[in-house]
Amino acid sequence: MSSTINDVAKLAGVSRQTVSRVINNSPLVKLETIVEVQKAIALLDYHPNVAARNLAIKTVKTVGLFMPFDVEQVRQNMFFSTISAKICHYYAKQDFVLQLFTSPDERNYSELFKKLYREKRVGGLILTCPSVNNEDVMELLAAKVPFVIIGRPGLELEQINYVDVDNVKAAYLSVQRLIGLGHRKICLLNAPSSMTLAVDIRKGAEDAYRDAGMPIRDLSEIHIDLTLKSAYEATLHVMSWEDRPTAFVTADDLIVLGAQKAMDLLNLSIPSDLSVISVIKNGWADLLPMPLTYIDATFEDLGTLSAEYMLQTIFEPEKKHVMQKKLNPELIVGGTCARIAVPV
Amino acid sequence: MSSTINDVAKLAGVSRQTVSRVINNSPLVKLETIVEVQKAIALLDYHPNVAARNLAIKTVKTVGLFMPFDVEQVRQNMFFSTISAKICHYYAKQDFVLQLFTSPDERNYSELFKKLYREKRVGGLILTCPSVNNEDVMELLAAKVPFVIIGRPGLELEQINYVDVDNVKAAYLSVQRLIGLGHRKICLLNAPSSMTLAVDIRKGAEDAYRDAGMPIRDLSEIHIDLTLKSAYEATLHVMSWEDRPTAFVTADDLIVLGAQKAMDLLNLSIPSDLSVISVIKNGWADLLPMPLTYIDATFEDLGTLSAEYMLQTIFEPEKKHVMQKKLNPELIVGGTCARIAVPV
DNA sequence: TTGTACGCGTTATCAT
DNA sequence: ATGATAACGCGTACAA
Repeated sequence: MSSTINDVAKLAGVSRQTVSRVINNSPLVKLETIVEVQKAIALLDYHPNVAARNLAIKTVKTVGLFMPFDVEQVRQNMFFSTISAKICHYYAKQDFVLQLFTSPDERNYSELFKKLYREKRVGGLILTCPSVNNEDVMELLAAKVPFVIIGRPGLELEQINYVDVDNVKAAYLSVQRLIGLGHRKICLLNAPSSMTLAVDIRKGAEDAYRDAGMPIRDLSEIHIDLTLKSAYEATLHVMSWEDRPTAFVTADDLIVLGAQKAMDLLNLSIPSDLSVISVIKNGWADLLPMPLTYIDATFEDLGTLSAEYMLQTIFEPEKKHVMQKKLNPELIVGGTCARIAVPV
Repeated sequence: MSSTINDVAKLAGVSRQTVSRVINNSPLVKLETIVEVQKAIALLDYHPNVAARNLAIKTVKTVGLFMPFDVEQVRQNMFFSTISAKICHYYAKQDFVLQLFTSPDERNYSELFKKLYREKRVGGLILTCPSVNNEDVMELLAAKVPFVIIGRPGLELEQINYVDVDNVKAAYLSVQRLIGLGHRKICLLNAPSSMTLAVDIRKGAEDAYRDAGMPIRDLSEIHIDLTLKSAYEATLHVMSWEDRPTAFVTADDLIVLGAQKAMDLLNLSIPSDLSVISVIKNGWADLLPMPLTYIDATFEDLGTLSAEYMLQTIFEPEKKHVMQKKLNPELIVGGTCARIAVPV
């Protein structure tokens, strides 16, 4: 049986309240008693019971991270581990703890989340975007469950805290760059249309076309799974068009790999026959024969920032300031883009 | 303020003990009262406070997963996410919860683990191998902290519960295969020598040589970081040897990618100029132009099995049966190996 | 089948 | 600066 605060109190010859004060660094304890108590604590190898503490203070220093990914999606694994590790690191310093939830087959997410919060298992939840639809979000708001979303939520409400990469801007920068290099026919190898990412990329690309005074019809788009195979096949398909594009904007660097593989087969090459910019870089780019031109906005920041927002939400339920941030993306010029002769 | 068991009892017109019984599915409650109580529960949106419950039953249905990886090591990200997702899925069904710990800068691991257990934050710990040295393990045993190790621990004691892939056998199978194909000079592109993985691969390879009656000196070995770059450079180096090997056994399929890149540069090709077998497959192999010949032993199983062992350890502290398992690896023949002419 | 009384280990309140 | 007493919300004997 492990020792309790009473044992320590007895051994130190003080009341258990005093021991509690020492544990919680209360300033109003005499130095001698502190020493005495700490001696007893060390001697008994005493550790405060968190369940009892939580019960008494009616709070938990625990945050739940929900990621609905199934294990197969290799691409998302990078996202998964990067985010969770970052949050974990952040919370380690704050004496908070991260709980992981990934059940992909759960039906009613908001019920689950409300349950976790009401049971006082978690003080709040960090949700990755694909896991929550608009109804869930509304329910969580109504139930006053503290939560932060990673990724852009479907609805744009001021009460919704989220962190995301500004993918509209990312796509804008990409297309702008390509236009600047003389490209006219650009194809988006975009994510599945169900993802807000895809919507954002589309929007940014169109904006860039518009601002450049170019016709939107020159901007083509294909939605594909974010897998090597899909990218490979899509590239073969697109490059067979009569009026084929001279540049790709991809939703992921894994797609670039697939495209490159297809280009190899076609005896074409990047960047001389096709320029490519990726809106997200996940680490696959290292496998390319040349440095990738891409938009930089690291997942790490999403993790840390969401962790911060979470604590703020927990500590100040009646928040005064908006906690919504789209991380600013930046173009990193590699070697996958080339200037193209502008037809006169 | 959220409702308590007392509120439910009052509303349902029963004692709170009865409510407790209903919550815990006790068989000795009249059906009517069950219905009545559940109505009250639903009405009040009542959720039992886990802190109070934990305090009362003096247990936690929580398992800690410790992975000391820093975020940069892309290769380990696959491991990380696969394992944690699998454990999470498994525990979701058991009403257990997974807590994540990854602090890479922590000094005294065993102190941390003991603390987590003593504070009753976790009921037990799943540790990934690089995180624990022998002293830590001994301390945990002494402190009776329930734990399971993923990966082979340094010491082989019966009280240590662990799950691992039988990497000795994996390497044995690989080398045996290559020898069967006529290869004599084989080089291990092995993991850093500090990893037990590297030791195991070496051992398995030597065993295979010995069993085939071949001289160990024909077996060469290079320890490299498990990165693309290291693999690339190591391959260039090895292939420049006068007496260069005709086959590689690699610790990871990422290494195969690096090797392939190097072979491209040298205008050599796999498998005609070099046969390759990988002892671990992580998902990189999809990027190869041909199917990989590799040893199959999936991480998923490690996750699930460790989760199982953990529960057994928690529920039966005085365990009777040994919980040590090395998953049986299997050779999957792809297209990265070729028969070689045996010099007469 | 249901209710009563008490304990779990800690913090908070109010004295002293 | 310290201590007594009462919560905190739930489970478990034991009694009815």
